[in-house]
Amino acid sequence: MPITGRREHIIKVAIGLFCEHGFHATGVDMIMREAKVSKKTMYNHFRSKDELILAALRQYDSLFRNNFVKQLEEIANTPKEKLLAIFDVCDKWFNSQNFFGCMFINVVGEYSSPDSPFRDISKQFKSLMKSYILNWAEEAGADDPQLLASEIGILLEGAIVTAQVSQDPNAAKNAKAMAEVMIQNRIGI
Amino acid sequence: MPITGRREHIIKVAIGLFCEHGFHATGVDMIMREAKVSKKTMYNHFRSKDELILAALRQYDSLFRNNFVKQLEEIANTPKEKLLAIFDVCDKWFNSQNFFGCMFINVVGEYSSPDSPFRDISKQFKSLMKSYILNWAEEAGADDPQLLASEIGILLEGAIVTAQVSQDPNAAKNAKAMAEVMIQNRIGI
DNA sequence: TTTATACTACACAGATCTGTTTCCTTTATC
DNA sequence: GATAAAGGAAACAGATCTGTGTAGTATAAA
Repeated sequence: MPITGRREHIIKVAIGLFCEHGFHATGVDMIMREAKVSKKTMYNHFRSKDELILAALRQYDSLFRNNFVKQLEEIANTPKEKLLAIFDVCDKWFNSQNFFGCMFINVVGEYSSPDSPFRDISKQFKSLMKSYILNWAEEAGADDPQLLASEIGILLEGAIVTAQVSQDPNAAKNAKAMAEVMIQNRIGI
Repeated sequence: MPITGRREHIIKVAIGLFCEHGFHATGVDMIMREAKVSKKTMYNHFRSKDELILAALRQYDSLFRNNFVKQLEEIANTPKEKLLAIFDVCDKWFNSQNFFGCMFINVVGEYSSPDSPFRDISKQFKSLMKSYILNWAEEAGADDPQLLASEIGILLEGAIVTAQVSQDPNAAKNAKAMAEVMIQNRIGI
């Protein structure tokens, strides 16, 4: 194994395990075993498990957003199309082999303390996702872009959780149908 | 302390702690200390922590649903009003002191294994909530009650998570506004 | 080839977790 | 009041958790 990129590798493995098993249930030994690195290396790169969680959340934050927007740009051209394509990208995500819901929703369920940095990162992630939506809502000519963005944000969260908990295969499709109605209703009345 | 009702008391305390700190982070000692019972009593009533989690989920399941429907019936009369009042009840819930999101969403984040009983209970809870919504959608004369029920279910999940993670005080209000549009759109076109 | 750095493997400390057991006390019922 | 069941306090076992330390090995650059 090459000596460079070990840090990234550990983070990548940690993300997978945190998503699948949660944060408390995923022990350092488990990450270390799965990443095939020694404990010494782990603690050489990360001062503590909490710091690794932080790094994993930060990495996943930018990774997910970049990938999400990239996929979206590939299938949608106009702002209105992009708002709807959100749910097509979601559909693919929900049906992927390793779908365990949204890491940021899950982490808040385990760390609800108002001064937890994990909570802050999650809130910030959601805020960034909403800022993308807001831009498209503005470009699409929504009467109240903030409102439409908030609404589509709610639909997005709702679809994720419905797919995760109820395992409803129509979650993304149904959310998209609602988004269509809302866009129709919120633009140029 | 009276000797009867101890089991219920332990469950009640456990629910609060599981909601606030999650399931793995809430130790048996913590529950025992908070409930002011000895470990002996705890393990006399529950064979294991997992069994206590099960009991807590089951108790919360019926408790939450009954309370939710009761509050809803108090402020709404017609089926259509009930569908909308869901989000008024949510608004109160989100602004209550001890709001840590939905226990069933949170537990799935920690136990994602497909054969986990916690997962089953959560799925079942969501299914029961949706069946209430379905009834009201039918009574309200929706063209496709199943579809409308699924949609309102998504709005409900979305509002919960948005209130929990983004801490958006308008989550319930925005979801309600969407529900109004959808009901208008799905009934008697 | 030497040298510094990062790695592996593994033992270990100390805390915490679930669950058991012991001894004694309280409570409910007859 | 006697008796049986249930509870309290606390020690304990055994597993697991985070994090450290040691000794030896591979890697990269001089």
